[in-house]
Amino acid sequence: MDAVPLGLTEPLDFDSDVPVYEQISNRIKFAIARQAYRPDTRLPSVRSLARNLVVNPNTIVRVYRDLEQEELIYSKRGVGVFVSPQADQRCRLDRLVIVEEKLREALEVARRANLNDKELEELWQRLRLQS
Amino acid sequence: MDAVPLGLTEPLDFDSDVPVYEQISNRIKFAIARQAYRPDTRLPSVRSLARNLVVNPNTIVRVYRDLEQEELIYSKRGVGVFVSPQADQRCRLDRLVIVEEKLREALEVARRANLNDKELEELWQRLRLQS
DNA sequence: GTCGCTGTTCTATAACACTAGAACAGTAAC
DNA sequence: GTTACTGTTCTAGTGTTATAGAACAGCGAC
Repeated sequence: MDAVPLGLTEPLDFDSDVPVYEQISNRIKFAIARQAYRPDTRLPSVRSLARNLVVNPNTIVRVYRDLEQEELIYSKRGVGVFVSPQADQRCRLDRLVIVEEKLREALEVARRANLNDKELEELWQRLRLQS
Repeated sequence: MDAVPLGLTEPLDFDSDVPVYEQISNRIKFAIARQAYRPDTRLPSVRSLARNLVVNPNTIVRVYRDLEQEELIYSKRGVGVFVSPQADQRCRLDRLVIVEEKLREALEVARRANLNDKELEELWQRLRLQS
């Protein structure tokens, strides 16, 4: 029984510079933020999520360990891992920080590339409409 | 004599997920694009650029090797490395592709984060005004 | 020729991300 | 008890990025 819902299992980008464990971590935070997983409900097991993402279980272990260190989840050996109380609020904050960081990086590159305001705004609007 | 001008020597971001050699490579492309280095003029030597960027010479070797493979530069042993003819045109194209790629990544994360149009646009405008 | 610069090519080392596989331990259902 | 899941911990190996250091070869000025 491993129906892992809600966009957690879309294929990862293994060619990305962003480490796989970070992509997974972000997805879980985003899922908690939109309350796809409510406080005190179970997240997918280490092995089932690893299977669904076609990733080594150890990678999921690392993700869950990190999230537990941030106190966003807690785990019960033999039972599963669960969303912490108030995790949703903190994930909603994290969510903005994560997107902001990516946008900052893009803007920094644009600045270095010497794009002027008009070029940048045109590019932005074009890409926005595509997605 | 190693006055390397024109933003090639600003400190790198060693904490970035983007590899150092890629950051350097992009900077050189941007510099060529804005004709800070004209076709058939010399780029900084391997060792001087390495010194200025506080990076191992082998890292610069890799950057120059990659750029030469793209035929954006050519090297003369014992003399230096030089900008290829028409490299500036191709770098101006590359420049847009590089920025577009970063913006796409940011938009993809924003989509996953479930940001709505209003939140995204507000964030964008806020960050734009900061820089 | 020497000297001092150029690019080029090695090997070795280390850190990090990720895989592979095994083993151990706790829980729940039967 | 057994079975089948849970999380946890460990060792080993791979590929990539980057550093460190040495050596070789070409060019130009003296």
